[in-house]
Amino acid sequence: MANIRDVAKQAGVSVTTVSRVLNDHPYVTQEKRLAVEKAMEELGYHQNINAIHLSKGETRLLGVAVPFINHSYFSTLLNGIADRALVRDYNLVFYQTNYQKGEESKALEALKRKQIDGLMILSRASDWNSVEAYQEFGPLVVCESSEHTRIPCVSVDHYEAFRYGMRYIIDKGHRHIGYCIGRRTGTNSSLREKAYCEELEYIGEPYRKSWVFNNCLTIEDGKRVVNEYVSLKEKPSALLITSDQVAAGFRMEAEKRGIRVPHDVAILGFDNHPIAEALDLTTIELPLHEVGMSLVEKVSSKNPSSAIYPFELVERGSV
Amino acid sequence: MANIRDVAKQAGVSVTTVSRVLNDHPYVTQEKRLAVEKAMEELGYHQNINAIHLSKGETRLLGVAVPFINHSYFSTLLNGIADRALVRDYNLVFYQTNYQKGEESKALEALKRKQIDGLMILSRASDWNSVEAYQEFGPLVVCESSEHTRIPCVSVDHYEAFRYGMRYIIDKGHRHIGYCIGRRTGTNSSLREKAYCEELEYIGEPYRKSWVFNNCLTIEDGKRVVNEYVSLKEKPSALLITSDQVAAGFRMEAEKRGIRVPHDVAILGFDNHPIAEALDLTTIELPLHEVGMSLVEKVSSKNPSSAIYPFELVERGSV
DNA sequence: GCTTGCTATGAAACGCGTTTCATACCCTAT
DNA sequence: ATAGGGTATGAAACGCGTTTCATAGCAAGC
Repeated sequence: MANIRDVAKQAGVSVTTVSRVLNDHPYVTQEKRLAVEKAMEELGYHQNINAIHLSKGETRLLGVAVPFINHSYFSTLLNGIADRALVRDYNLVFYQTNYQKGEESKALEALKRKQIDGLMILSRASDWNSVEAYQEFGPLVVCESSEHTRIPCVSVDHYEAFRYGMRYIIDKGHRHIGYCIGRRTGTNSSLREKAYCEELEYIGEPYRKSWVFNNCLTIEDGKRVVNEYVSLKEKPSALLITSDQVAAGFRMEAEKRGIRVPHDVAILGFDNHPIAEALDLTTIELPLHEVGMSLVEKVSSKNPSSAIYPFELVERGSV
Repeated sequence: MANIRDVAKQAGVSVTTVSRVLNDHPYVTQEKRLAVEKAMEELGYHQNINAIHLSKGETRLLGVAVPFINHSYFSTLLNGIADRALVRDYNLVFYQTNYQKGEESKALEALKRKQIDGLMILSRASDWNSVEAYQEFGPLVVCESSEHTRIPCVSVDHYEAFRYGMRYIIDKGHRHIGYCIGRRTGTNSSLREKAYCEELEYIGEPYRKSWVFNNCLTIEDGKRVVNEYVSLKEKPSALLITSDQVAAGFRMEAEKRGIRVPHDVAILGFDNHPIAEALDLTTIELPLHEVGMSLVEKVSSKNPSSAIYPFELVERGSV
C-alpha cells in the first residue's frame, strides 16, 4: 500500500508538499497540488490514520465507560453523547464494564496510553482515587451528581430529585414509603438513600429494610417487585422507583393482579421515558439527552468543569 | 513523557530488550527483566498505543455503524456485540449514522485508513456497491438478511419470520391484515413487504396502502398508529408490528380507548423484548443478542461468512 | 539600492514501538 | 573435537504522517 513518500516520488515533490496538500495548508502552487492529487489517484493512496495519531498525539476519539447499554437510562445518555460527538467531530470508543473495575481500568488505561483523547464514565465502579490518578493523562468526566472537587461531574442532581419526589409523595398524604433502586453502591444510589432516610426522619417514620428493593433495572424487575410487595406483611402505600422501566413493569404486573395504582399503591418513576407517558406514570423527568451532550462538551475542553442539570416533575396518574 | 528508548538507556539495555519485556517474549534474563521493570517504574513509563497500532498495523478496534442507539433493537444487538467483543479482546468504535450515507462512509473510511480492524453495519444506508468497494480494506459484515453473494450478512431471516407471522395470523382466521414498519427502505423492510404481498395474494386479498404504517420505531409511534387506525374507514382485523415497542404503544393506547386486543384487533409483535411479556403480546422472538455476538465472531475472522439465525413464535394473548 | 516580508519548497527530525537480522555464547550430540 | 541448536542481546530498519527549520525567489516599501 502506497505511503506518502511514494506519492511524493511519483509527483516529483517533497513529502512535505504532499502533507501540505493533504492538510490544505497554504503555500502550494496549483500546479504541484494537481500533480500530487494525480499521484494519489494513480497510487490509490490514503492516509494511515495511526501514523497521524502517533504524529499528532491525538486521536479524535472519546471513550465512554458504561456498565451496559440495553437500558434506557444509558442508551439515552449515549444518544446525547453520540449526537454531540458527531458535531464536534469525535468518534466514540465504547467500554462496556458490567460494573467491573477491571473493565473500567481498561478505559482509564486507554486514556493513559493515548488511545482516546478524553473519557466519560457513565457509572463509576472504581474508587475516586484510582480515577483521579488518571486525570493527568487527559480530560475525564464522570456522570454522577457528586460534588467531588477535583474531578468534574456532569449529571442531574439525584439527591435533590429524589428528595423532591419524596416531598411530593409526602404532600400527597403518604407516610409509608418504599423505593426501588438499581444498585446499592455508587454515588447516585447513596445520595438517594440519604435523601430517603432524611425525609423519613422528617416525617418521623422508621427505615424499613424490606421496603427498599434492590437490583431494579428492567421491566421484569418491576414485575418481581410486585411479587415481593404482595408478600409483605406491612405494605408501603407509595413507592419511588428510580427507573420508568421498572415502574412500568410494576404497574402492569400490579394491575394484572388487581392491585390498583395509585389507589392501592402510588408509584413515582424517574426519567420520563416514553413508556411513562404510555402508562400514565407520574415521573421525574431527567434531561439525560442533554446531560449526554454536556458530557461531550466538557470532556472535549481542556479543563472540564462540573455541571448539574435540572429535573422536572411530570404529573400524571400514578401518584 | 518517557519513551521506550529512555527506558532502555536507564536500564542499560537495548530497545529490543525492553520491547521483549513489554511483550513477554522469551530470551530475556531475569536480571535484565528486573532492570527494565525498575526503569519503567522510575520513569513512569507506559506504552503509546498509537505507536503500537502504527507498528503492528492493527488496532484491536472494531467499528459499529448504527443509525441510533436508544432503540431496543439496536441496543440489544449492541449488547451482544459488546459482550463478545469483550471476550475477544476488542474495543468498539461507534458510528452513529442516523441513516445518513455520509456518516456511514466515515465508518467505511475508518476501515480503509486502518482506524478499525473490521466493521459491522447494523443497518445499511449506502448501496451495496459502495459497501463492496471497501471490502478489500478489511473484514466487513452487514446485519441484514440479504443473500448477497459477496458481502457477508449475519441476521435473522426477516422474510421468513414475517411470512411465518402472516401465516400464523391467517391461520387464526384473519383476512384483513395490515402492518407497521420502521422504515420503507432497506433490505429487511423490503423483504417484509415482499412477504406481506405474497401472503396477501395467497389469501386473495388486495394490498391496501392505508394498512401499511410507516416510521414505526417507538412506543409513541404505536400510539400514533392507534390514531390512524381509528380514523380508517375500513379497518384491518390484525396487525403485524415489527417492533414490540411499537406493539406495546399500540396496545396501551388502544385499550385506553376501549379498543380490545385481540378481540377488536389482533397484534403480533417482533423481538420478544421484555415489554412484550409484560403486556402479554404474542411476538416473534428474534435472537438479537446472539446475532450481535455472531457479528463479532464473523468480523474478527479473516474471511467472514454469512449466517442466518432462527426465530421463534412466542404465543401470548394479543392474537 | 537595500531592507522587509511573503510565497513556495524540501531535508531532516520527530512521534514511538516492533521486528528482522546478525552476532555471540554455551551446551549437547556425534 | 566439531557441528548443531538453543539462549540472549542489540543495531538498524520499518510502519508513516507532521512539523520545524533552512533556503530561495520575488515584490513592495523607503
